[in-house]
Amino acid sequence: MNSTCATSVGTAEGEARQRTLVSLFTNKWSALAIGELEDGPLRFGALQRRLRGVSPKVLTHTLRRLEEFGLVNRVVYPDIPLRVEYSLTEIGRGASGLLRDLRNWVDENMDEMLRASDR
Amino acid sequence: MNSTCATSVGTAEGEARQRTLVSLFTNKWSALAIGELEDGPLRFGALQRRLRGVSPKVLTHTLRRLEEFGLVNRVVYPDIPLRVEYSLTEIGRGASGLLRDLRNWVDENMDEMLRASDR
DNA sequence: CGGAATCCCGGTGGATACTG
DNA sequence: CAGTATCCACCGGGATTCCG
Repeated sequence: MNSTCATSVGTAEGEARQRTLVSLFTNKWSALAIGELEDGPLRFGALQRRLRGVSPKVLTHTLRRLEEFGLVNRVVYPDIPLRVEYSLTEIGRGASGLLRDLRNWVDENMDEMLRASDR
Repeated sequence: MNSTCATSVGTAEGEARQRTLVSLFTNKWSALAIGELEDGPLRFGALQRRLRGVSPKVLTHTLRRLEEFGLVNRVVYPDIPLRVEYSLTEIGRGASGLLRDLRNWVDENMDEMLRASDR
């Protein structure tokens, strides 16, 4: 069923890679960081302030991972003091749209799901 | 915690609840289990066989969680030996559609993302 | 057969202090 | 300011065994 390309959603490694990629924005902060960047570039500090509760280590790791897979750009301005700006790439914007869909769906069905979990 | 609908991605508890709900199908097996149930009800054993590599404990936990939030039905037939069937609820089918979108998007952009991560 | 109980491990995420 | 370096807590997940 697989071979040449896309819909390789049946194979073992295919699943694994999908999980890897999907886990890119399911690890607590990635999706939120992408969301924050939707309106434009942000500096590290600004990002950290908006995502209240994230430690520098984790935020760094999150952003580096997103950068690694081409979802965000990281630009360093050698100013004093240092300035680093993060922004969405083209594909990152695509992901952000998808994440918005996810959030919207959750929003719409949140009540029903929480009601179910309450019983 | 009002939430002006869709883009209520700014509040603290809103984020938390969304994460909770989103994490429902991002924890490695939930999405795959839902995917397997798309074609119809399955027994515990069948499900475990299809999702090769999942331990009974984890599968149980996964299914219970999905059931708790109203995404799957769990029906026990008091046969001997015991028989338990899992199936998607209405809202679970909605989730499965969403997950398919996610998988499709990842499929389409997988190459580009992996290429980026390769440099 | 469908789990529950137990033990274990690795990774993610967090707090804090420190550096270029 | 933008991180790095530690250290640590907490699950998710896995393997195995036992129970109704």
